[in-house]
Amino acid sequence: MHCRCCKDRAILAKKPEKTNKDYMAKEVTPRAENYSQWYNDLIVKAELAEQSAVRGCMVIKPYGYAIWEKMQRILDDKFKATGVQNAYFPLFIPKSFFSREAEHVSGFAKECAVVTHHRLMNSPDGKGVVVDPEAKLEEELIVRPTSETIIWSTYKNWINSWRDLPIMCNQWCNVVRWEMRTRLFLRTAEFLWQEGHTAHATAEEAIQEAQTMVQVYADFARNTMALPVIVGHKSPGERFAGALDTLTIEAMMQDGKALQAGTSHFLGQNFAKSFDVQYADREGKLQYVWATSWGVSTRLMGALIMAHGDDNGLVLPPALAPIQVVMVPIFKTEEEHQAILDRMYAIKKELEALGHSVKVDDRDTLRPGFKFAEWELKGVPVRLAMGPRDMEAGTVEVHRRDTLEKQSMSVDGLAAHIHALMDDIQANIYNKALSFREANIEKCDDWEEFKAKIQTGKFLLCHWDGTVETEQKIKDETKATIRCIPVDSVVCEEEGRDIYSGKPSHARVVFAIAY
RNA sequence: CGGGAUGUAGCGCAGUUGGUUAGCGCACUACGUUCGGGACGUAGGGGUCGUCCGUUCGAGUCGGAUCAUCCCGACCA
Repeated sequence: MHCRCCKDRAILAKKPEKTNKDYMAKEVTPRAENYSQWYNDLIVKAELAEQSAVRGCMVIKPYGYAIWEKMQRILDDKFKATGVQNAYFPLFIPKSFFSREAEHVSGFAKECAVVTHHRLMNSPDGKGVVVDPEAKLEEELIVRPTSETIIWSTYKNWINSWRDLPIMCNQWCNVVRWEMRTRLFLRTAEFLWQEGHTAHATAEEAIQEAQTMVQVYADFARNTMALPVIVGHKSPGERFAGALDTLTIEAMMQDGKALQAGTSHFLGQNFAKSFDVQYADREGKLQYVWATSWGVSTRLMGALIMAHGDDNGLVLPPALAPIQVVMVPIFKTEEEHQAILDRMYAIKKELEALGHSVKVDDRDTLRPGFKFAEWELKGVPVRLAMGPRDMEAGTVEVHRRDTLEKQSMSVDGLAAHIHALMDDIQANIYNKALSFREANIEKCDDWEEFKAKIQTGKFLLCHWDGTVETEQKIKDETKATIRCIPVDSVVCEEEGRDIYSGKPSHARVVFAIAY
């Protein structure tokens, strides 16, 4: 798909025909007519990531990785505050481990990368290398698609007594799922994530842990990513393979589709029984432990892009922006440049003292207009521009990325103003996403209306009879799935009749087309 | 694995019924003029036309095979 008239695949806003005065805050929603292309284009142009030579895999570039690192750091602190510790388990899992938990197998045993040999040799025909047929493994190793099995086989050795519980470990790692169709950040063959795995003495404690973690995710999404999410339970049909209950945070993207941004599972005793993990309780009786697992991935990067980006590029909430303030000097001569830079470095120091990350764009090979466009593309929340006129007047031009508004203001008191502006931008980005969601979520009680509306990118709150059959039929007919049975944000417990089957229902659930 | 499409410079693309030395835009290099919203001029560098086989006096162009990639399904955070 490319545009024949402009010979360019780019769909992000082009250099405007007329510049300067025509530039102003404008309607900033991604081009709905080709959201996917907008998304891919943005990722490449903002230098977040690119397709790798390996099919379905992704290269995360330094700028994109800096955002991911910031996410990691903030999440990691939250985990540790709940008593979780970090650990690391092997990449390779013996094939037999997968045979132990029946449901888990059916959910995960497919689409995995398998290691069958352990050595290469020079090709007999002298061209390159081939797999040494002599080096076949006794038992194949699976590249982890998730680590439940290897972790539970390890926990068995760690747990003997009630005194050993709870065990709460998290690992930051990569996992591999050999997906047929991939999309940058949203679904790649290999992705980065964190997975927490906990073992508890009682079901209540494990259920509590699963709830605590989904709230950690919700808090992170809302307050750090500025992403309004709905917390809820997955329907049995959408649950994680092997879980008794799956809690999720669901976000709405700007095309109205849903994105599952994080999950927390109550695994019951399934894994404990499969891997024979028992402890002696206070009476000395052997009991199986209760388990949870929870994770978020680089998919959060996709959510960030799709929820906030606009036609000018990425929009980063200040809490996640690797660069929060960029300063662009406008100059003609080298003396001017130096004088402006001196003043900018002074401001930079002030802002850094307030805890902000600041970049002075002192490249003398690029024109200011190019830099403006580039930093907007990269989503830097605030831009300060300063030229000869400002030098004379003691002012600076302050531009905010979320609204594209700019205003001239005095250098005096600038740092304090920027400091406050950060919170303002963070809140504004959240509120904008929230009002978008509110504008695109509604109750629906008519099946024909459902079929029409669900395709236009809406979250529909509908009654559901609680059966897998109905859920599946709706999915087959419309591609829509139950995103969650909400526990906050949009809870509506009321009597009604199932949208499809007409059977009685006690509460509405969230239906949407999902990524 | 089913259905559709595409492989020509780092990227995006032209290339007519087969015909001489394969082009264009962006990017890149050098110099100059510019610099308050994606600059412009001049001069340069860069290609076994995915691969193999065939048809032909002659193949980027026609035929076959093969490999790879992308899109639509099945699978999925």
